[in-house]
Amino acid sequence: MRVLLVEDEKVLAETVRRGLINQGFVVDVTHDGVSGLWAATENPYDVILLDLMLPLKNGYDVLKELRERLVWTPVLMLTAKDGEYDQTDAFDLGADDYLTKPFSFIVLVARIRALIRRGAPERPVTLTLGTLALNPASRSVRRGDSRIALTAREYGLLHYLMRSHDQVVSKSQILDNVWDPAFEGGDNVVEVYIGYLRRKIDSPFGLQTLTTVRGMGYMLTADRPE
Amino acid sequence: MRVLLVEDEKVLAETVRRGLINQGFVVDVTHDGVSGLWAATENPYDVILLDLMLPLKNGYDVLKELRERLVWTPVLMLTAKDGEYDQTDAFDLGADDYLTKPFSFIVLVARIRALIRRGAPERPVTLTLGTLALNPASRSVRRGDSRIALTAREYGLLHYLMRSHDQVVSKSQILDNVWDPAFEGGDNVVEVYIGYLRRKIDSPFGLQTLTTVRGMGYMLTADRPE
DNA sequence: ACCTGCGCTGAGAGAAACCTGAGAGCTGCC
DNA sequence: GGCAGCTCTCAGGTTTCTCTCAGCGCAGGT
Repeated sequence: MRVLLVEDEKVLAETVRRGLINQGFVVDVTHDGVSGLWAATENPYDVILLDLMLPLKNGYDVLKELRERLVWTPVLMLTAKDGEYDQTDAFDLGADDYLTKPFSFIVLVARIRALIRRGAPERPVTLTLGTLALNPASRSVRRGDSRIALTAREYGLLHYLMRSHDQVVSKSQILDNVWDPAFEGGDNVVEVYIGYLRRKIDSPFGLQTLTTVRGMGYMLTADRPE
Repeated sequence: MRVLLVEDEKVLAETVRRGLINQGFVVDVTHDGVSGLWAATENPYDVILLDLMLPLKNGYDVLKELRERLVWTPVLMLTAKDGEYDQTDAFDLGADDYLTKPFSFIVLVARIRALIRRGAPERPVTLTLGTLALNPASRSVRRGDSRIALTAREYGLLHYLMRSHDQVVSKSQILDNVWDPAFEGGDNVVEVYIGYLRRKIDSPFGLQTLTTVRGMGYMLTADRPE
């Protein structure tokens, strides 16, 4: 169980860190918002403990940017009682829980365990491939920061291609998986829809992630090495 | 300070009740899950003390249904140490604290006070999405400062959509959740009511937060789409 | 260099999905 | 009983999507 603690009060941070290690957690600590955000983006933590008042970038903004980057690690906010932000704000931003300082260590551990237990599965699972992101819950697709509107069929096709990314899929595979099994038409439909998709996810961005493998099928790849 | 105690062991319940009254609390007691749930839904308590093992409906389910009904009164779970459920489960369901039987009365009171201090106001009592706010308690809806009058069906639909905001919900999902399970009509009703809602929550404000996702369903989003 | 066949694309017919106005049946209230 | 408000059905109209077709371009083979 890996935990990230972002807390600028050194003494408190050290106390919590030792306590958590005693409880069997692996703990990383950063002392300001910017390095906290960086750490949270780069590593797969199970929970992030995020102080609200932080140097360089406050917890409020860290959480916001984290979610914008589609990082859905559960976040437990640590708030000072007299803080200028209230907890409702934290919930709005996607914090999963909060604790008011001073807090009891027992309670902290219990909350962390609760978050870990219910953590990941509740989160929207987004498929990403390079800068392309597909969110099945909201049925939304984005390339970087721009939203892309797709029709039902285009969406189905992209969804399938993303699940099979970096593999060549044949037109008949596509027909089997995206079209109705009873579909009787020729496989030109696939070509047509591949064309539609390219005009939406590649051409506007000057990319070529959806390539033809002549005689074999198509392949979707990332636009930049991950 | 008003407290609801849901506990079936009559002797323990009576002891706790007297003790709390001595401490200046107003105490209601119920002895089973169903009446506990009813009382908790109907009255504005500051804290609910909820036993886990209860006749008719266990504490686990009571808490779950309470949260589903968007009642956010802080709940302190009373668990028997040998119970089949552990404390983490209680946290998962939205319990705010727990106490293992047998507990010291002093500790109980301290925990109750702690819950009351950080309690209710921190909880979202209204559902909000952008400038749209729905208050389940008063069954009222407003867009910004203007009140919006909705019929029962419209309210039910909006309530469901707000709980599933930013997700595409299909017409059949809507029928299952908003209409009577025995409803037999076609799903055109949904289209009609979506239309009614739009005329009340979107059109007058020049917004389009309730969008059609052709072939999939509908999605309610905040009024500031990214 | 020339064929041949695969893949791409614009245009458009047809169908599906959706929206909306009108109104019938109900219920509750005066 | 009569009215008002709500719920739901229906049918016609509108929008949008899906798929077909035909012609063109290009890759790969000879």
